[in-house]
Amino acid sequence: MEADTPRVEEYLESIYKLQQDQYPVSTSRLAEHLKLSAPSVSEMVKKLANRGLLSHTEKGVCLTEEGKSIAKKVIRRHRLSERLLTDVLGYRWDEVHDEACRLEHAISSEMEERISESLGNPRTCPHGHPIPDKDGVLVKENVKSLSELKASDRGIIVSVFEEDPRMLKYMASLGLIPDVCVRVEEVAPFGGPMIVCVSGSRYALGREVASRIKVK
Amino acid sequence: MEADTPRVEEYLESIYKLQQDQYPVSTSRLAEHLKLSAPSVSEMVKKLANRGLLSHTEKGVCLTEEGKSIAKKVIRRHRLSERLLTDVLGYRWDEVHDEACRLEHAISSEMEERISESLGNPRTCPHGHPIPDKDGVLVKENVKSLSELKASDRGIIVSVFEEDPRMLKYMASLGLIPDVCVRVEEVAPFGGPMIVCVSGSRYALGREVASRIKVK
DNA sequence: CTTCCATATTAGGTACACCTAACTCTAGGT
DNA sequence: ACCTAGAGTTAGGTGTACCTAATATGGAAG
Repeated sequence: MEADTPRVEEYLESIYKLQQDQYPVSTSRLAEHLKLSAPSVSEMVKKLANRGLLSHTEKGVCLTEEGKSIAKKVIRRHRLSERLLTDVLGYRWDEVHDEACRLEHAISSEMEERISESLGNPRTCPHGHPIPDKDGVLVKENVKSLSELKASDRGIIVSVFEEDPRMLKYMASLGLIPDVCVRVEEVAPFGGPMIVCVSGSRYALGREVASRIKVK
Repeated sequence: MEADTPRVEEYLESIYKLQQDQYPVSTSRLAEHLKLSAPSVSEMVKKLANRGLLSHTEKGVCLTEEGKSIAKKVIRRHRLSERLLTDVLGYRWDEVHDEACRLEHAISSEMEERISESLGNPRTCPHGHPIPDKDGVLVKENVKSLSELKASDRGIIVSVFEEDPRMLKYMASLGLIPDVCVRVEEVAPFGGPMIVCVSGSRYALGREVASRIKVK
């Protein structure tokens, strides 16, 4: 079960992430996320099903226990890598995603454990997402989207879901970072922007962006 | 010139290492080092020559300036990874080689610089080999093999050339580590073993092993 | 009930890096 | 001079993961 190719790991990781939003994951969404053509994904999914890593029904793909377990291992390595990059190498949290995407496939179980220990077994990545423990146990995030809040609601930002580096940089520049308080000042109707207040400053935020920010 | 595939990087790195011993590197030695068949290497060498990374004559292959430059970058990343593993994550120096072999292909220029800075720009890897600087300048090692010493000669171990983890572990267990003093007590004739003294203890060393240890 | 659109798959093909088996070439030994 | 060993290449073939173009399928809207 140990030691898979980067490609296999990438597929499983993407499926795991996507299935949070949409349970059986459609192959088209998967293709979009992986930036591959639909037939390529269709074919690969068949292979992964043969290896017992996922099941494929008409509604979409679902990871098996083994598939989930590998996916969580990769996510653990990704998030630990991010912590290493910020805590040891001085990266900012909006700079670490791409680097971690490569590192997650190059790290052994041994190194994974050593990173975790060296950093005091951190429970979250720099974006606030929980790090699965070494047995694959992953604390569920009990949070909602910033976009679900109404005017005058307050929240503490817990995590930021985003992979596009420019978007992350933008969020960071607004101070939309984990552990910070936000207050919603105004919510424009018809999906219009919301005005939020972060540490004294006001910002207009598109709902798309706000839905990517999780609060508690 | 930046951003090559792991395979290309592995070929260039192997050629760079081998050319220290044997100048134009024969494709058979390269195949042996990479653990690939001779025809596979022959074919790949042709492709690398087309990309201008090496030249291929009857005598063997020679890296071009560009090929050398990439090879040194990979070696820099390998050795910096090794230092990160020992200095930050607490690995022993005989445990880091394989891990670094994977990391060296996953590290960006940015991360390379950050590792170097965070560790105070180390000049050598944990095995004592010099780390090329960021412009690819590599200090030449002015050393000789332990096996060249005669009875009653002394030396300071500077570096250990070896990739086999069992051999590295064996050397480490004898205390044959960089910065340690050795004294040759006796040299058996006809390529027989040599008896060396390391911090008070005596060990019999095969000449093969001794030739892998560099002293000053 | 049929048309149409989105989603998904099949068919057929490419690039890449590897393999074994067979051939060539060159240098040494007798 | 010839035969042979070693090194290296050519020929032919495999597996993997990708692609585009064409085809099938399954709901919602007319």
